[in-house]
Amino acid sequence: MEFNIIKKSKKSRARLGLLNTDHGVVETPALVTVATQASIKTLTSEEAESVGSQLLIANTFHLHLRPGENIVKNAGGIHKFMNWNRPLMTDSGGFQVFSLGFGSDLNIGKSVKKNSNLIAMPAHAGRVGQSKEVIKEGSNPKNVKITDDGVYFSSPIDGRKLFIGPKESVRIQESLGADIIFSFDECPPPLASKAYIAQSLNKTNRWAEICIKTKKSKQALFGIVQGSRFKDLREQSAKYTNSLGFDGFGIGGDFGKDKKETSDIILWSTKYLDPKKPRHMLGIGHPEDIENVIKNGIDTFDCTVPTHYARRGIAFLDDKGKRLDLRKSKFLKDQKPLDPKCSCNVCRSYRRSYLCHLIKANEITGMHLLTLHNLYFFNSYIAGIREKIKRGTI
RNA sequence: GUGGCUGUAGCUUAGCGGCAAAGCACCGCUCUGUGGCAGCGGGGAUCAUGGGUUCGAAUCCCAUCAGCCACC
Repeated sequence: MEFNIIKKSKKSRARLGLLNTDHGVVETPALVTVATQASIKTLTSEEAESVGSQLLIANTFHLHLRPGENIVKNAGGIHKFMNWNRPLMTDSGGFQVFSLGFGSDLNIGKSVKKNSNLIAMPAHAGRVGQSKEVIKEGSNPKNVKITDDGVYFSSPIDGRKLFIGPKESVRIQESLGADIIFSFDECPPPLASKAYIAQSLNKTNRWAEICIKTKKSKQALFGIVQGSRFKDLREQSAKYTNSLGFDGFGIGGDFGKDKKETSDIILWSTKYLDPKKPRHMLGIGHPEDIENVIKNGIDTFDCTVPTHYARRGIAFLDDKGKRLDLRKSKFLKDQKPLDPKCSCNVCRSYRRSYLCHLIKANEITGMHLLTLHNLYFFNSYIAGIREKIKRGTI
C-alpha cells in the first residue's frame, strides 16, 4: 500500500489523497462501505461498485466465527471469495468484543449522547455515582473476559469457548487477505473511568507491538489510537502508536457527544501522527458529521449508517439531517420520486409510494433499493467534498 | 328444523362475580468499527344485542342475532 497526498487544504486540515493498493486506488477522503460478513447486506459486490463504493471493510470476528478464515483462504482470499476486486480492509474484532461485553451489559453504543439517561441507570459493571464513570478499572463485562493477553468469550452462534488476542487477530486477518488490516485493540465503553481507559490503553499499546511482530504478510497494518475523551490519553496513545511504524492509523473509541468534542478528539488523536500516513476513523458518520471529520484531517471512515438505516426504511436526502422514513404510511400516497434531486437509478425509477409499501411489507427489495440509494448518496456527497477540496473551498 | 360450541381493541386471543389485559397491527421516538435484530413511549373496547339476577356482571340466567360443528 502507498498513500499519496495530492493536496492539503489551506482553509482546514482536510487533505485530498490517493490510496494505492494491490487491488486498485481509492480517492480520499472516502467512506468505507461496511461488509461485515463479507457481504454488503442486500447488495452484490458489483452493485456496491456501481453506486460508487471504492473500499469495503469486513470483520475478523464475524468471519472467524463463520465461515472460519480457512474457508476464505481456501477460496483464494476474501477478494475472490466475495468477488470484490477492489480495495478492502478488515477490522480486527476488538470492537465486536466490546459489543459482546459492556456494550450488551449496558445496552450502549460507543458514544453517549447528550440526552442519555444512562447516568441515572443502575449499572451491572460498577458503582453508580454522580459522575458519568460507571465502569471502573478492574471490572469485567459478564459475557467476556478481557485479560492482558486477549479476550475469552463464547461464540454467540454456537456457544463454543473462544479466544482472540493480537496474534490470533493478525493471523486471521492474514488468512482473510484484505489489503489493509487493523491492530487488535480494546474499545473501552464511553462510561469508563479515566483509570480504566488508561489501563485499557496500556493493553492496546502492548497488543499493537505484538500485532506488528506477528504480521508476516505484505498487507498494510493500521494501529489504533484510543484514549476516549481525555486529551492527555489521546495524545499519549497517538505518540506511542506513531512510534511503532504502522502503515497508517485508525482512530477508535468514544468520539464525544457533539461536533466540538469530536473535533477536539480528532485533533488530539492526530496531532502526533505522521502526517504522510493515512488516517481512518472507525465507525462514523451520519451525513451531518462527515464534512467536519474530513475538515479535521480524516482520510477514510467507515459507517453502518447508509446500509443499516436503509434496512430500517430510512433514505438520506441531504447532509443537514433531511431524511425520509419510508415506514411512515403517509408515503403510500406520495407519487414523488424517492429524492427528486437525486440522479441514482432508484430515484429515477421508483416512487415513494412503492418504496413505502415494500418497506412496510418487509420486502427485501425495499431494503435493497434504499441501500443502493443511500450508498449512492453518501458516495456522491463525499465525491462532492473531494471536489471542494480540489477547488479550495473547504 | 333440533342440539352443541363460540361472539372481548383493526386482527388473534387471555380474563370466567370485584380497577378490561397481552401479542400482532397502527402512531411517535431511540439504535455511528451492522442481526434484516432490538428497545422505549402512545392512541385505541357500549366485552354481539336486549332484558334479568346481584351491593357489584365481560363473567351467572333468559331471549334475540351472527358464525362454526354435529344430527335429522
